[in-house]
Amino acid sequence: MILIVKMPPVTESAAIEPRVTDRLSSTGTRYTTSRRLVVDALLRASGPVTPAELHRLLAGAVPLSSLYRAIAVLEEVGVVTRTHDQSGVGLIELSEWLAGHHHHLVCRSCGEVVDIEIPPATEGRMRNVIEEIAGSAGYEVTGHRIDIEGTCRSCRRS
Amino acid sequence: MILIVKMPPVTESAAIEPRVTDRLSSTGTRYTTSRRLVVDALLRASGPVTPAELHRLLAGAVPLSSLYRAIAVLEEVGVVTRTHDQSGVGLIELSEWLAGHHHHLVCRSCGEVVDIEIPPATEGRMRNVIEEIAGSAGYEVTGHRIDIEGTCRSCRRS
DNA sequence: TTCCTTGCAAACGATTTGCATTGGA
DNA sequence: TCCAATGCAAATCGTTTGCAAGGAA
Repeated sequence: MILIVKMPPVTESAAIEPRVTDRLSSTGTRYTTSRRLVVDALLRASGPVTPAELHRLLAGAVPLSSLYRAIAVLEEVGVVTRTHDQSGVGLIELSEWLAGHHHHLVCRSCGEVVDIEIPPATEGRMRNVIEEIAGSAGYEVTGHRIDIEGTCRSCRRS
Repeated sequence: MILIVKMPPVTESAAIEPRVTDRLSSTGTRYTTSRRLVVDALLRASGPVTPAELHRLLAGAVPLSSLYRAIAVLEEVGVVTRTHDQSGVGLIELSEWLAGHHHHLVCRSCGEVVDIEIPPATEGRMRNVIEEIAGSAGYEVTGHRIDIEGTCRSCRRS
């Protein structure tokens, strides 16, 4: 049996392009070919990807150093977000305002990361608790990340 | 006014030492001076620390390369856990079975990471939801991490 | 033209490792 | 004693950067 992983609302390329263009132009940077390729690839991915994977996904069309620069610019203007995998390697994904609020399912064995959503009701309760705890620690909350760690089906089989 | 950050149950050194010793000896490794120093320093910390900070905390008593090796061994036997800060640098902390289940408050501005606890009731609800979502994605859950991102008081001031 | 962007190669910084030496059970 | 652990220096690897060439407004 095949189970479908609940995915974040996938905004299609056509819909996000103008939003990214706006964001870039408002900061005096251009939506160049390589940057567009990065955004398109991330839109197709089912979770965050490393710069190396991105390089491979783009069939080497963009050299690694340029890829890193494209990512840096996109991150600076808030289009993409960078996290890190278990070994500290960078993981790139579209920011929440483009990809929607979601969390990650991480396989401790193979390192695979999959996007997931948590029911709004639970999210809401979490947000309240988070706000309260962080507030009492003197923090102003800007967001939260939940990583569910486990073993994926294929790793469990072997 | 001073607010107290809710801390995870701090098990004192005397109580965890034997547990660490057990864990190490059961794997044929020794509880050496440098490893003991690392564990003691982590016990005193209010959150995860980088190898470099650990090096400084120990006043250089343990060279960085040896520190990395001590951390690697302690991680292998499950005594410490390694995560990463915003820039990908390693963050070391005692594992949950020693430090207690907790989460992190991360300042996006200065990078400070503070341990926090979430009310058991909320944790319980979260765990149920997590179990269900991960399960339907074919994952066997082994744990979860919540990072609350925000701005700490002193960063907000400046 | 005038900047911004790109590509290559070199530089960086955190982490790891080879090897000879030291130290703990 | 004897093998694991250590310390130093050199090697790795992901990531960043200097600089000259290319490209869009």
